[in-house]
Amino acid sequence: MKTVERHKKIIDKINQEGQVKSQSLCEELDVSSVTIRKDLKFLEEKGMLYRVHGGATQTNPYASDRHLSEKEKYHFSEKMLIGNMAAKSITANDSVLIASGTTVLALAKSIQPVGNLTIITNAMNVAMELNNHIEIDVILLGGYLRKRSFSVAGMYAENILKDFSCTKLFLGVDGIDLEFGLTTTNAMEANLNREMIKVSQKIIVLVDSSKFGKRGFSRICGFESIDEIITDNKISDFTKKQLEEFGVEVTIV
Amino acid sequence: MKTVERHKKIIDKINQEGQVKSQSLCEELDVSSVTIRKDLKFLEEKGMLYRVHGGATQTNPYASDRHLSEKEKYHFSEKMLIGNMAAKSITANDSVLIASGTTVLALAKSIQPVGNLTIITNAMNVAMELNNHIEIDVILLGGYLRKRSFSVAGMYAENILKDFSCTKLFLGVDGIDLEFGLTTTNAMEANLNREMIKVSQKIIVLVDSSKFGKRGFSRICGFESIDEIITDNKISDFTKKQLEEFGVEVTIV
DNA sequence: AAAAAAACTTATATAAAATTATAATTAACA
DNA sequence: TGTTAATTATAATTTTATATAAGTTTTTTT
Repeated sequence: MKTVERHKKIIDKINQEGQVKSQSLCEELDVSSVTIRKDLKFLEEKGMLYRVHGGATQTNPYASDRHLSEKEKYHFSEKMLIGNMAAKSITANDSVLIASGTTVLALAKSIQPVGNLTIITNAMNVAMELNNHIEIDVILLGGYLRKRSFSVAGMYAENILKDFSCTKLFLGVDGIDLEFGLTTTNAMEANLNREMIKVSQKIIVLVDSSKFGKRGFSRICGFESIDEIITDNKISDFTKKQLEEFGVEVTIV
Repeated sequence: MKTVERHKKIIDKINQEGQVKSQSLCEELDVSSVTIRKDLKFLEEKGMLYRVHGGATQTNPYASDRHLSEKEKYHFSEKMLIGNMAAKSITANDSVLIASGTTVLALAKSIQPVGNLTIITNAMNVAMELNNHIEIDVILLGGYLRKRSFSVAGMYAENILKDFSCTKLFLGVDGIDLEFGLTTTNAMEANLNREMIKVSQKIIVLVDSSKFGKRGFSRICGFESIDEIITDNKISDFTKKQLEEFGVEVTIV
């Protein structure tokens, strides 16, 4: 029984954290490294994970979605903390809008629904996560699929959005600059994000500190349009003060 | 009656605890290990448990795909064969509509794009598969997410659909009955399927032979609306002839 | 670019578990 | 009651699981 249980634990961990290290598995499961590697090899053959030097990852690091999985790995723990904090702010009977991006995906993974909840999203991977919770009603926006971000954008998504009004919008961005505002890499995405802002009461931006000072290709909005930023503790005091002067609530995890 | 009782006890325990050890079964039921293993082998063949080294588990511990549902595992090889055959019929510059279901998911997994290809689908898991192919333009229909089928249905999906015209529709069904026609378990889904039929030139139904003679809750259409059925070789000669008399091309894999 | 460190692979040994063949026991039934 | 078929146990064999150790490859450091 030991083997199967160990395999289960490995899979659990990789599903939870996105990746595992051989070393830490050895310690946690109290077996030799050879055994762990054999386990990983076996599970890879079953298609349950991908081996990489030093351990294994949940998603194929060399598939065409490479950008996102690498993106996802980057600042992973910060994103999880931010996602967790954001998840806490969701209350019963909220109708929540979740945009696409790696940080909001972390939010989707952290959501533990309390009572009824309706969530609208343009991100397929977010919807996939939410599919696990029977208590959450999910509305998936439609339209052209953007491969890199696993999300849709375009007029079809915007049209559907027009029929809804949401209590909260969780927005992820690619860049956040004190002068230029919030940006993303894609114009269609930026446009959709603006529509999302229009139909939402409270706008909460989830962004890890590495994005500060960066500018993506396409501007979404300025700071006057948003209500709160949740970020990690590597943000500078100066930036925090500036944001607060813009009237934005800053939550640090 | 001893044997049957022992089997019952084993099943009880595995349902209660999720797994059993051969060793402890030997002690608790006071029989030799050979007997327990024979029991487990028998019960595995009946599909009541999965054997693993050291005992048995209730659910397959290595469901190869994280999102591979129990439904999908059923008649897996037939579905893959059907999906493969369907994939071959897709040619360059096709605009393809793919409905939801486990059999069409097998199609999505088999697609090897030749030239440009546009695919519209209401199934998130199909879109997820197609996301791996950079050459395929994917349009994901939007709307209410149906958790069990990983797909959307409803007016938003239907509205988007109205803007398109497709060369082929690949349709999966839950039941196919010579008198009653094609059926699915959900009324919204059936409605969407009818809209899909309207905007498509050639309707190809993918269905494994186990679905013949079954009726789902909601009728999609009769045989006059479809052009081809791809199924496996367990279909009866009688059924095949009947279908051909209805004017449906029958392809057997 | 070389050296060092970390991670990986392979081979071998050992113990636990599974299988197989055969024998013993039990149940069924004419 | 005696014969047959089914069930279970015993013992020998094979397979599986894991650790150790030696040798490779990859990554990091210098």
